[in-house]
Amino acid sequence: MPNIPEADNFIEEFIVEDLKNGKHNGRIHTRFPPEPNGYLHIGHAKAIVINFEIAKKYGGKTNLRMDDTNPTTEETHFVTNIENDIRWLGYEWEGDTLYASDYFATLYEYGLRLIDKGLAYVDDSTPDEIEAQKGDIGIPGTNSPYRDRSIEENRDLFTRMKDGEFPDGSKVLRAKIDMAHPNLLLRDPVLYRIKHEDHHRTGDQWCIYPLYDFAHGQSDSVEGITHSLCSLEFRHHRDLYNWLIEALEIFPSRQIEFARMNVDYLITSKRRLKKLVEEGIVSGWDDPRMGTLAGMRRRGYPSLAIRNFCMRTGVTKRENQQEFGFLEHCVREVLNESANRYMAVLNPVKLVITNYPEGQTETFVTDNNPEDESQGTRELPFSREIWVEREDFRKEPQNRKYFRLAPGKDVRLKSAYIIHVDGHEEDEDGNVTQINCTYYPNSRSGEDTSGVKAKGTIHWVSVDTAIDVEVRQYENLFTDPTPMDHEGKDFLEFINPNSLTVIEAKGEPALAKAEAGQTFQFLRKGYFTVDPDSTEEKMVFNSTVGLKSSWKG
RNA sequence: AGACCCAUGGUGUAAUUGGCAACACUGCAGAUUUUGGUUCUGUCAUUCUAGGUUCGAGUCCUAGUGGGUCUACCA
Repeated sequence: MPNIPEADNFIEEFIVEDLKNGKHNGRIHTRFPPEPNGYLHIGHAKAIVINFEIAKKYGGKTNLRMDDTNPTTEETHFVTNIENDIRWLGYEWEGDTLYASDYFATLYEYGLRLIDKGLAYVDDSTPDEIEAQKGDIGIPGTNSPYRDRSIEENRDLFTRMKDGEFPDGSKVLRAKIDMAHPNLLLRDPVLYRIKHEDHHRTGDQWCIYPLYDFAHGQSDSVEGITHSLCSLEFRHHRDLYNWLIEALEIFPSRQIEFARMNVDYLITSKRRLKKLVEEGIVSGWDDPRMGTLAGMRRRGYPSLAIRNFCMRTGVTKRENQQEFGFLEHCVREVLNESANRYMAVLNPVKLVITNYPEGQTETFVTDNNPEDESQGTRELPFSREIWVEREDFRKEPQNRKYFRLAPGKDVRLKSAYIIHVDGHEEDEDGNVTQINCTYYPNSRSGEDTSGVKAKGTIHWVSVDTAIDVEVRQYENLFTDPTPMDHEGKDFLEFINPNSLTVIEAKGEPALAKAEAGQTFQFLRKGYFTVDPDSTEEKMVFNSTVGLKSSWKG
């Protein structure tokens, strides 16, 4: 067993140990087991990254298995979306997509096997009765009156359950363990229930369906999963997971639990995500404000950034709350390298260069990305009238450290000339309607002989060639970083009413050719991604993440 | 009430398994910059508490404190 990579976390320590002991002949096999009843979110991304990265690191494989044992909630279209999201994240699973439902026949046989060993029985108790029999935390439960049925009777009944002789809820198959067990999950857990309902894959072939505890671990075994990684809340299930491995005498997969990842301002509860969609609070599962992979993709988050984020936040057994700023940092880090810089004016005000001849135009050449020369250059049309950012002008400079437009100031227009502010015009309400400047003809970008020193540089767009673009600006969906952590308050009470602002902006003409999904840095403003809602007539951009700013004006 | 899990800066993760508490993000201060971006530099901790073992404890032991999980015919 040469060169076992060094462990970076406690799960990898277990794996290294197993590898050193020659367990499973050095084979490593993990799996990602989503239930196809919703969309994947940032929390799933963490689980995906852990499972795939660990397997990759130790030369193993990772399966994708749909945990589809509940026919009432699961749908095929979720399967496709899950597959798309995982591929987008950058992972390819081993072989075909697998389904727990493919193992229904095996699972049924396992049920019989348990019965034959006297380790399971058919119970006619009602759900309420079963709950009552459970006892309570610290209080032992009581045996079901049907607990001691004979093996023959159990076999007969279980077979007839499968054959559809009994109505929903009338009978269940239960493991026969210990009604006084300190772990409530081991107090004769229900293994199979009757549901006369069509399944998205098996149709009406079955009317009994296994529960999680009698499907998940067994699927792991069938697939030869060596390390079954899941989140902390399944810790108590591990006892049952192991009990069933021994009782069934099947391949001993090993369950290891890690702490799920929570991120400020992001919801990772399928139920609540669904509520946001159904109540129309967001436009859909892929709304850019959602913590779903589909939403983050539409928002413009690169999958590399999400992967980096998931890996850097580590793997432990500790409750953790990640700062949203760290996710944004990971996004900026990738985009800084990859996004080309274009100019767009989000809140435009007209600036007239009074000594620039009317009707004259010229073009400047500018770098597409100073971080990546291979991205080349492009041309910027320039003229006497340009749009500049309203925030970049002050009627009076606030202080010595203010470097942008204000009366008497010299400011560089990015990749163009240095201009001098002469004055401005305003309406009755004092709103600036136009800024008047003169330019220094010998200050042309790259061949500046003017000797004028401009401390500030601003972005701009020529009025005659500018295109109108729609920009959707986002803030966090919630006003509180942990909207679910307030007792007695519904998370919807923390919805941020300003989470979406739609504005009309002016963009440089080259932006018209952008394609959906493409991300740009709008110089000095932030990163923006072309939304699929864009049309030939109107480009639509989503604000992905802003630029950091050390300006404390 | 019982069982199990966890505890290191504002946040998250490390610490060669007993040897000077490190890294990233954030914050603050500064340098560079035709993006107030990027880049670079500096700076921010009685390791939950109290005892104990030891030459030496974040690490081991004991007790306490705090947080989390578990009583679905959901996964």
